[in-house]
Amino acid sequence: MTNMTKRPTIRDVAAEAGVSKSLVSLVYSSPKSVSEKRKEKILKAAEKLGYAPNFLARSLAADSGTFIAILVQDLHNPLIAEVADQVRIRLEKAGRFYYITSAMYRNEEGQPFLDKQSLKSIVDLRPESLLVIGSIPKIEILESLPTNLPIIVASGATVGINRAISIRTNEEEWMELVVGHLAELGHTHISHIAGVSPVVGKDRESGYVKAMKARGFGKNIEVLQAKSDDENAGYEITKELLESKNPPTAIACFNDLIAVGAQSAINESKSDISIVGYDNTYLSGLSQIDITTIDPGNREIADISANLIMGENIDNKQLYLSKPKLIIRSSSKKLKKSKEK
Amino acid sequence: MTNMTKRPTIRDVAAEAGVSKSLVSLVYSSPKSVSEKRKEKILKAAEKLGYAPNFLARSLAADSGTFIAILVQDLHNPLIAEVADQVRIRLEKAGRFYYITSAMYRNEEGQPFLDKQSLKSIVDLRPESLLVIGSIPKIEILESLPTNLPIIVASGATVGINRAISIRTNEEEWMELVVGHLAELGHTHISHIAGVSPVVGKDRESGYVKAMKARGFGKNIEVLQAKSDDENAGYEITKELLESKNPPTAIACFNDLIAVGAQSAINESKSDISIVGYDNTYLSGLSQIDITTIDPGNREIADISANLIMGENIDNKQLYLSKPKLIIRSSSKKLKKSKEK
DNA sequence: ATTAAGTTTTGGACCGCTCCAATACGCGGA
DNA sequence: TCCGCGTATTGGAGCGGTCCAAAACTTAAT
Repeated sequence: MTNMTKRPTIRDVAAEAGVSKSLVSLVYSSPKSVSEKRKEKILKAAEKLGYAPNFLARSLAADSGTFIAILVQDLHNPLIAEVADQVRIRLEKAGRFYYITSAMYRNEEGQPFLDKQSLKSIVDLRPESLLVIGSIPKIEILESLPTNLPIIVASGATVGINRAISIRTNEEEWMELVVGHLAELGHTHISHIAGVSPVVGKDRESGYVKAMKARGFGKNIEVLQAKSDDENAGYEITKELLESKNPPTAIACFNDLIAVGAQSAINESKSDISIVGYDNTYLSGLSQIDITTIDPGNREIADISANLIMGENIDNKQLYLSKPKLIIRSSSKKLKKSKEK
Repeated sequence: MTNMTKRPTIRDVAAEAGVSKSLVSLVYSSPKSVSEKRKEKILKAAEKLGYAPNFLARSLAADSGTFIAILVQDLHNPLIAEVADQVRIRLEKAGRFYYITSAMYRNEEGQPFLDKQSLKSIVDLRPESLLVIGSIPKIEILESLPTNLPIIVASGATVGINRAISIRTNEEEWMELVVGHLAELGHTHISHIAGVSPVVGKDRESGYVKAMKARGFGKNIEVLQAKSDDENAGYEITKELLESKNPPTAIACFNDLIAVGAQSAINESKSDISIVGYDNTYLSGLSQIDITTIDPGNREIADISANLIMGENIDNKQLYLSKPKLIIRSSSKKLKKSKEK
């Protein structure tokens, strides 16, 4: 009696169009092999009934759905949102409308964490491919995913796993830019606050070390380990650093969030230390903050990711590196001549 | 020859345990009706084979899955992430591990937007219930979802749709707090920058008007409409406001992001206008920003949301209101006696 | 007109699970 | 020992698709 809202199925459409269900299925999967006449009839029937293929059934039967899974690393880090938006815009332009986003969350201690269950849940859905945005803890877990699932990692580390294709900035070039910039301003005592992402972290760190040595600042190399990749951790470690006997005149931070925390600590102590962030998130661009940073080329990263998702591994590479760009703001300033040797 | 990674199915487990597949199914859906003896045997077999139920098949067969869909409104607004984290922590404590997150994105103009396709995609998956975090544009779209899908809206507006249960702050109380606080500091000329979320916006606006009138500031009522809910829009509208003939001495902003933009504009113009934000996101708490704001009680909102999701509509209400709390920071300051009448 | 070789279309098995009606089992009472 | 009844278990149909081998239809060549 009530307005039965049951969705029409492929069989309903077939009946309406007077063909077999298989043909209807074909219209949606490989339309070119269906005659114009029937195709038209079927499409009209589908339209009339308001038919749309059922995601679920399709995935189950085909052992692979027609959508993309996006796993975003940290909802708190604006970088992630920015890359996610860009990728999505590109996919949509290419006519790919279906994706499911899954997100890592933070636990009670405020640490981002990936629970296997929810990764499994999304993989259970049999996406065409999995796009991971940002570095996820325990990246090895990706290795255990079904082997026919292409994995693409944007803006994250993939060292330790072989099957993923990754797109990120050239980390070494990054540090070269940062240290170079600070050196130009007269700094020689530059410390580095590392994040917890073990792998990207290592790359950035080695880039830092190399850049420092190249300029003869080797004796000033100092790497501080933040407890997490966010502003609180940045604040705390900087606090400690400032209380040490010989604080640096400049700090290269793992990312913008850490840089923001470092800036807080520096402001509080009224010291005059330069800082540089990483990621060029909107945060670093706020006038209240205005931190010099590196633009990792999110648009380029997003472009390549989108292409890879659509199956176009143009250069057939396993690793794509984008070109980082220095964005100079007021947080990096000329070193005042003083007792500093 | 290769390590066949095919996942074990319910039938494999049944064979291993020497029972029927139906019984295995029962163990997972209503374990109490299975004898201890068999249950144990089955669980052991499942363990041995590494079996986990297939999401997809379950949803398809049962016409409703065993997971929760979370739609997050704006990846850029820290509030959303904060509420999402809290809800998730609670669900997990209650043993609910399965959820799929879907996210709204921003389009090329940077406006958050919800595309029907991806909402449909996630609903196609037949979640048990849908949790929406934040206000989504075109909320009416929710009305068109399958009627048996419970919809819960946390921290967002639901005016205009009947089927959703919503949890948010008491908006009127909110404005009473803000205007009251500013009045205590001596302000009488307080403007309001409204956001674009049409409904929450209206509520906040009317609260503002009421609070202003209650104090006899009626003639000073002024509502500015920001072009979007973020810092850029806040910056622009404030810029305009500052150039007007008679700028206010204080501004109550729709949310923290807008307040951050307003603060930029104010700093730039070197004027001394107080501002108050809303949401108590980590942004407002950064020492570089330090904006007085309202804490909407995210924990409480998350608690209630989690309960509702788990089917416990304790008070059987359609609308739950949390108690807003004023967080005083340096952005709201005593009015300097001057020409201001 | 007949046959060969495509090209379209079709029926049915199947994907992994749920659900339900039917069957088997277990146990106390006559 | 047999019956009855509540509880535990099972087989099979079905969810809405895909996919494949076979059937039906075309078209061209002999």
